[in-house]
Amino acid sequence: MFKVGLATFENTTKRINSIIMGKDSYSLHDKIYVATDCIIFGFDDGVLKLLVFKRTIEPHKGIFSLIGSFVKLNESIKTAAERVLEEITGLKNVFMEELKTYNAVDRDPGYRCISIGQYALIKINDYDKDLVEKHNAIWYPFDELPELVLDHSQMVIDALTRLRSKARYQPIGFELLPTKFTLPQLQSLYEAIYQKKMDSRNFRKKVLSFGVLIKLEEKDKLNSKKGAFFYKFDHEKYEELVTRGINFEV
Amino acid sequence: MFKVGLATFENTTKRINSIIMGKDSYSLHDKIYVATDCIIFGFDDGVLKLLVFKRTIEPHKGIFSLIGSFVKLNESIKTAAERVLEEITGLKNVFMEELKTYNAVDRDPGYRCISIGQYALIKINDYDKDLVEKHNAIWYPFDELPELVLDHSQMVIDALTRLRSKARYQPIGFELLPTKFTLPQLQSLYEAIYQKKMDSRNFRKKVLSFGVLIKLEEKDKLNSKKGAFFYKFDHEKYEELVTRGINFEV
DNA sequence: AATTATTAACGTAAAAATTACGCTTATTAT
DNA sequence: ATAATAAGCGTAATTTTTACGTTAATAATT
Repeated sequence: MFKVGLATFENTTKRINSIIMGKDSYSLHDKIYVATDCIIFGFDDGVLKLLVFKRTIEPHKGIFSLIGSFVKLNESIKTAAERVLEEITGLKNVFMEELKTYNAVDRDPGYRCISIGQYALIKINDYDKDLVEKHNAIWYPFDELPELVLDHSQMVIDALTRLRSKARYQPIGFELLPTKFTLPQLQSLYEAIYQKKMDSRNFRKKVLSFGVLIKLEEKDKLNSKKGAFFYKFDHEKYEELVTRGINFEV
Repeated sequence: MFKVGLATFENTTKRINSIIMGKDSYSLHDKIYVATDCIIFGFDDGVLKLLVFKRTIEPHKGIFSLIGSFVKLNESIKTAAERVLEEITGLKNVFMEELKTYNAVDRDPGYRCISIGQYALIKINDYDKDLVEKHNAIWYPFDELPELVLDHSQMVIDALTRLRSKARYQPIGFELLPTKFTLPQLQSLYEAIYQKKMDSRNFRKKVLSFGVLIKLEEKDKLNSKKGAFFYKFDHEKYEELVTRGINFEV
């Protein structure tokens, strides 16, 4: 791989900085800060929720905000997001995907800062409740969300749009459910995501036709008299079908 | 909107920098540079092409690369991309959309730099040929692309994947064609994007069923004996249908 | 001047997928 | 015992997609 010597590096850096600032000298504040913010989805008993937290320090003290962090020099953006996510929920290995960058010149007053939004889907019963509480984080139902700081409300809107289009052709819904779930639960998740009622008979037919669900012996007796069979997601089968190019449109 | 005073700003900056670097003092090179690279698509007589250029300065002199730039402090990422795009093709108001960020810690040797990939679709006969030539830029057919610098080859792969999934449900194909185009031309574009032959009768039926094409009097006599009618895209009708929530899956 | 080759354009039947809706079943509460 | 409730299975009607036959317009060829 190409490697620049120190002298060349000095020159290159100067040239880059002159491009960025339109001049050769620059002050310490002449830089673009890089941050990431996490849009964390959870699904709780038929309701789609979002994890937000109340800021305890300036700027924007007391206002609700997404969970985020500046990106360190020696970590990737995803690593930064995983770091804060673990810090606040205790969770590792969570489904997370880049949404888009938020980079309007004046999005953050005071200094130039871009943020890369990342949305995460978590199984809402797995997180560490003490940690969440300690960080002033709260699960809010989607339709009761408070106003968020800066452009964070827009991030949430964009993330929901993405979740909707993504859930259409990839079974990422399972990331939001417990490992064992029932078909009525799965349907209520899709109904929450798309904000519309679906026909249970057609939903069941469609979902089972993909062949990525394994029916378990056990039944969930908490939510109905008859009880609904638990299913689990067949990750192997899913990977196999994806490589074969199957369409999972729900 | 919240506004920090100067003193607070100093403190905030210090705190941010200590997060980023894990220390309070930092050298001039302790920053993440923000760049953008453009994946520029064109469609030329049945062949999907990409605009790349041969670097004339270090680093990576002589190697092919996408067209890109560092993002200036007072411009958005999109503005930066539009700036280089105009510089090299002379074109303004081009269809361009964020792809994703490329941010591996070691993606660029020498300094930490993230790049936001943006893909652009241009009508290949509109660009300024002298400008392109002056910048050592060349249109390459997709299947003859040379190896590109850094992670630029990956950007191209990702952009093509995005173009494919996007063209499925949004008529962005029109961005790659001249204002007046024939149905066989449109079909050959889709065949180039998806790398597969389609049935002309079904393609025609499907595309016309959306009701966003206006048939013109004029015929294109260059490509066939019979000649094919020109069509143009009905932007108004399209917007109307989008707001009504119509699905444009091709 | 008639014939051939080429590709645009139109149409229709078969197959597949989606939608709408009826009915039975298991279980708890009354 | 019976009623109430939601799960689970099935089937007909409708819509969409796919496959493919045919005609039409024109330039090149004989």
